[in-house]
Amino acid sequence: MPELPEVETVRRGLAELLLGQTVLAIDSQFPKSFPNAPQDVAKFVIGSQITAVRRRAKVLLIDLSSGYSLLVHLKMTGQLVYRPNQGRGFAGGHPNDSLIGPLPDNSTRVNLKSTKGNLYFNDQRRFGWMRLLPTAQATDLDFFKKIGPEPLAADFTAAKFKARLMRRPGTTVKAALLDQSVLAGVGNIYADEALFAAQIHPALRVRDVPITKLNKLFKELQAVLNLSLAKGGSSDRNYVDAQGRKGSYLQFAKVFRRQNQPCPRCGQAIVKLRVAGRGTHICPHDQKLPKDYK
DNA sequence: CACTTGACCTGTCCGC
DNA sequence: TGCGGACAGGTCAAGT
Repeated sequence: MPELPEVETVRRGLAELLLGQTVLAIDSQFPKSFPNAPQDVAKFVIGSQITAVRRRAKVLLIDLSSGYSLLVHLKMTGQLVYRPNQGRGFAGGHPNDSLIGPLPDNSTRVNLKSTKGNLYFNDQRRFGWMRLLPTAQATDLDFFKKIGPEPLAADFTAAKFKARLMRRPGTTVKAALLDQSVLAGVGNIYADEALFAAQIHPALRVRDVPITKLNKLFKELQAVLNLSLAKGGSSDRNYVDAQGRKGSYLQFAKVFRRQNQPCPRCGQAIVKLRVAGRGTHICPHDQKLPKDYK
């Protein structure tokens, strides 16, 4: 599931691969994946140069010299994979790490042809989307208006983190971490990992988490996000980077998808439960709720 | 209003 | 082997 580290990894790859290229064609047969594809495309996409690749929350923005941007949300199974012309099939020399074969395949929703290759937007479950918007209006999307701060921004402090979480005092700390209006970019994997590292039970309400624990959670959240960035993200099932390579963070995950395995801290078996409607992984010894907690 | 749950999709896995 | 159903989770709409 693309969360902040995965989307940022894709962004870095695309920036390296696409910047300065000219778009030759863009094609999509999937109105749901690319709702406003039809007529604007020729005018504002074809013939324009790719001038920047940005990220806000879990959304990628591909800026074009026409003054328009392509926005992409990968949701759960989206991929943005670039293939150079006449390579040996895989860019970057890591064919053994690639999750995916020849493209386009049956999950390809949009194909953007550029001077030196093709960018494929694949999305098995079709939850993701691509949109064309004027660059100046891109961040006016309702989606962006309510999104919280970037957790790895230089000016994002422990004090701000606590203040953001405290916007939702009565909800569970896990639900607050997942709430994109509280904080941008955190999804199920890093919420579980950060809560484990800070030794906080995910079903504890925000107002019941001690301040010292919130401070620790801030540090640990940044730590797991940074570690994942260093490992190229988490490839649970579908996720690959801009060159089709898997990320290796899950090898380093302590609890996510590790139910029945020993806790690396205390040895007790990791348990999977349901919190905030999501599969949730904890160490039952290190992450406890008070007795009779409701 | 604050918060939780269900819908959107489709591939995969599990049990019969 | 085949089949039905549960499951995966980011976000928004609908429900409590």
